[in-house]
Amino acid sequence: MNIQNKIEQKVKEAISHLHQVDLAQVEFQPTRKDFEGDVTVVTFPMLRQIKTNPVQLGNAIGEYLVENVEEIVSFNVVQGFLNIVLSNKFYLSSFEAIANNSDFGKAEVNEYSDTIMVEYSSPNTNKPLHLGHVRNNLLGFSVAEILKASGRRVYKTQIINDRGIHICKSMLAWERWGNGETPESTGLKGDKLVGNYYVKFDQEHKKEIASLISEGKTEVEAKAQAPVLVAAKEMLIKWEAGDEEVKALWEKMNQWVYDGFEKTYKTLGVDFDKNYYESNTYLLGKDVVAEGIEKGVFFRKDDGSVWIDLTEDGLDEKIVLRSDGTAVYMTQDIGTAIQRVKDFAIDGMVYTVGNEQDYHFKVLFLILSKLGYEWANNLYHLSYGMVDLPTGKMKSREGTVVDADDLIAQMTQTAKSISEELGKLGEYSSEEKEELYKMIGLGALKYYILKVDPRKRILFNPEESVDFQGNTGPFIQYTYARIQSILRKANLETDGMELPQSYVLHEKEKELIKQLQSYPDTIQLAAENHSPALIANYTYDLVKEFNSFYQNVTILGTPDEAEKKFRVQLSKSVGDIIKSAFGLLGIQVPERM
RNA sequence: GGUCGCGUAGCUCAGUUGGAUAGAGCACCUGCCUUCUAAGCAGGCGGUCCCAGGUUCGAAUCCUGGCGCGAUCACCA
Repeated sequence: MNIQNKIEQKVKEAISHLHQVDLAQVEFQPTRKDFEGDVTVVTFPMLRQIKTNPVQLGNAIGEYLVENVEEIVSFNVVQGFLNIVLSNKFYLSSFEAIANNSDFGKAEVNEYSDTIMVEYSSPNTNKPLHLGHVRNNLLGFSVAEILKASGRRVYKTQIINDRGIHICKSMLAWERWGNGETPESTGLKGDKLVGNYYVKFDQEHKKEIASLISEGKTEVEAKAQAPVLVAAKEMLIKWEAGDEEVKALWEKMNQWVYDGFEKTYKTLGVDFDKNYYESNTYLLGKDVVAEGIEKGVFFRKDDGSVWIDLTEDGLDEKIVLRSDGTAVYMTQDIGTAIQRVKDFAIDGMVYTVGNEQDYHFKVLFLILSKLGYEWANNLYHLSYGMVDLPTGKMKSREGTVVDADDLIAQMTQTAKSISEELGKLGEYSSEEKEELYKMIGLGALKYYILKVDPRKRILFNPEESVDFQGNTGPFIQYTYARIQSILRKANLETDGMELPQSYVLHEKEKELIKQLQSYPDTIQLAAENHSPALIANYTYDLVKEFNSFYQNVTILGTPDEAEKKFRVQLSKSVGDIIKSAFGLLGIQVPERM
């Protein structure tokens, strides 16, 4: 039983003893730094049931607790706050348990664990990944790791949007103006090559629009009638009809893109257990719509289109099947969700998709629930804010994007120049150095993005570089490296504690142990809230606390061997938790830097 | 216009069952490297928690109404 539960029980006992009142619950909070104590019981709420003044009540409870709870050594009362001081012995044994558990903080998966599928990334195949995708990937990957650590079974997936007019545009442009270029012939990454033709298409399209307008057409007419667009649409129709030539081109160019994505995913350090392809799933869901009509969930309009009426739920009518019988996005998503539950026996799903699709997912979940699927209650839209530039939205067609690969390279370069300036890596080979620069650059980028609440919009200014000091990834990595340096120098066995029970903990040591203790709760909270930001902030607090300890308390310099060993063990545990927590964020930590 | 999200220091952000004097980083200013890695530590400066009401012993947090920013409301995805 954890200490808070124990105290809660004893407080209830005290109140029932002293005032013959049963408390429903006891309110706790960590004691603020400006007061003496470790945990605080807030007694204000009790005054509703007990007519007395808060100071008297606090004192009475405090005395009872000191008498009856061995871990409590003293207390003080400030108004309605009962500040409780816990014994050193309690902290030491608590720390011992932490130090001896290599998986501290993580809940185990067992037969009762839920299985959750996390969908993220889900790119279109007509252009390379940009900063917006980076946020999506980092969030999705991290939330999957956090869910695992919280005791769920997790499958990671992405649905690749490999069909449609967008890829036909790239295909058409390549066919017309590509001169047979390939990734091999140009040395370009495949996704970049295909993306270039998407831009090329847009340029040609714009030229044609301009000339049509000069011939007297309206803008709307010009856009729709421009010959390149008409040709791209024809290509899509051929694709849907299974035209072999078009399919072959489609397969070839998609493969280039996949090879390119694979490289980016690898550098980003994200992965998937299963890929779904829209070319396989875009017809799914139609039969479900038919069933839904029978159940009365959907209705058919005179023109043959099928709708759902959500006005009673405060939403609008939404189409689920076109009048020509073809599937819309919603149809596919209904079908795909059901397919996934069949494939993996999952209990729930997390969709990592930008907040521009909030409405879509609200409707999707509502529909699945109306269709009677129980797991519909376990669907979660991990909705995140857009990443905007100072100049506005990123647009691939217009080339105003921060390319993922370029950004990573740039971050790595910054890490390199800072490292070289500091010059602490004497004995590292150049390969080791390059690895490290990448680790730090990525650490800075990932932390920068993940420390922000997912719902919030991020304004990214490429002119101002991402920081490497203060509340940043590299600062935390640096602290980890410092700890490893101590461990190397200490060269001690870290098993078993030799500290006498009478040892009085330094204030900083105590704060560190407290911070370590809250790791398991932090993981659970982060999982419930689908928020890597909570892990990032936790880690930062831990690291700040450690650096303060490090610079105010001597670790290896202390003459007392038992004390030295304890401090080394404490440092090691902090390092382990940093590594574990950063693992949940998908950030690696270095031995030196 | 309807719906949803956001609004906290000059800037970027914490602040999650409503609790004590609202916290960090960056920037700016002071100190600290012959001693465990100064990508650090110790301190200073900096606040109309968007505004106005309400609920409460107590509100940045909950409710109502405004204001501002963003998203969305397609037989697009």
